[in-house]
Amino acid sequence: MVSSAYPVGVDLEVELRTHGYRVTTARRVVWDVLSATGDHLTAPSITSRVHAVDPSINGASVYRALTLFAELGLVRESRYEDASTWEPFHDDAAIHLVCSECGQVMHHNTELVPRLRRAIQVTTDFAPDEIDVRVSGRCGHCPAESPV
Amino acid sequence: MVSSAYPVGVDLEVELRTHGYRVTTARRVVWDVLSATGDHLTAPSITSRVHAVDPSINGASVYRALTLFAELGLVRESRYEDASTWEPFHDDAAIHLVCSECGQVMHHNTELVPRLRRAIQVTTDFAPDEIDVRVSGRCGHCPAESPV
DNA sequence: CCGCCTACTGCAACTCGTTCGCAATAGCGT
DNA sequence: ACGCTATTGCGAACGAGTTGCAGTAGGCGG
Repeated sequence: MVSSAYPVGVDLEVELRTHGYRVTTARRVVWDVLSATGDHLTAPSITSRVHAVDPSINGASVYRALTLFAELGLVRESRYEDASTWEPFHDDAAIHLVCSECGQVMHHNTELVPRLRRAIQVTTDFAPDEIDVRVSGRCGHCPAESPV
Repeated sequence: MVSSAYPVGVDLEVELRTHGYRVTTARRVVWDVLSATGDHLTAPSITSRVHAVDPSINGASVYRALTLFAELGLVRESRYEDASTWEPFHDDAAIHLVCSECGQVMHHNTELVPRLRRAIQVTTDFAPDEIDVRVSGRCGHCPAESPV
């Protein structure tokens, strides 16, 4: 189920070479970091994880790699709270549940998203492309606030 | 229909005084700019519109006003493309249709949002608070791309 | 209507995420 | 192994947003 949402089989080398890009250490490490968590990561946190693996990789290169991956459709950038986050691409039937307590971002698949797409197509003159749903709230692991 | 989505009747002065804040020129101008468009505006563009009215108002004060309005629930901040935008508050049943051609942001009310909320409550252990739906695509006024 | 108190403002310096120009480096086809 | 050039590292620059502080102006009490 999780496996269906992520491009597990994506081979970075093939993807890069197919489009005429070189396979470099920086790109490989950034990709490893991203696919290791499969979660939402801010660019700065990606950079620090990359540095943990190879401190000689410059921050600018991390940004360049992320931008390239986004162009290739390998990752998706989304602007949340106070920084933009990056995650391996998944189709937009998966919505984001953002816990305002612990900050964790979970995915949830729902049939309502494709239904929403159809509803827009039918009832408006807007031609929908990407649908991004973010829900803030409290996840199951975070206790409810006790009433004061 | 549009009028129902916006807090048309909100009186800034009352709102401020009720909460013990002063009514100042800066706050009034920022509020005027916001309610004049009722649309998504980036902080820098709000600042420049404010300057068009009164150049003596400092950028920092615009930010402070926006932050205050957000605390009072008068405006909503959302992080889109490459900057955060501000708009008069409306309930989240209204979703955002963002045209990737002309950049215009439209609102659309759909019953599917409350339904999505219920679906999350029932099928997950996540307690939803705010739901933010953004749909990118092409609006009715922008021509379809001609096939090459 | 006046004057005081202090909540705001303007300013300028600062932080921090992100980008850019350029010379050095390292993929990779031959 | 060689050479071409896409990429990198570096450092400087940029722009959004924030902050500390001294001066200004709301608004309340007289």
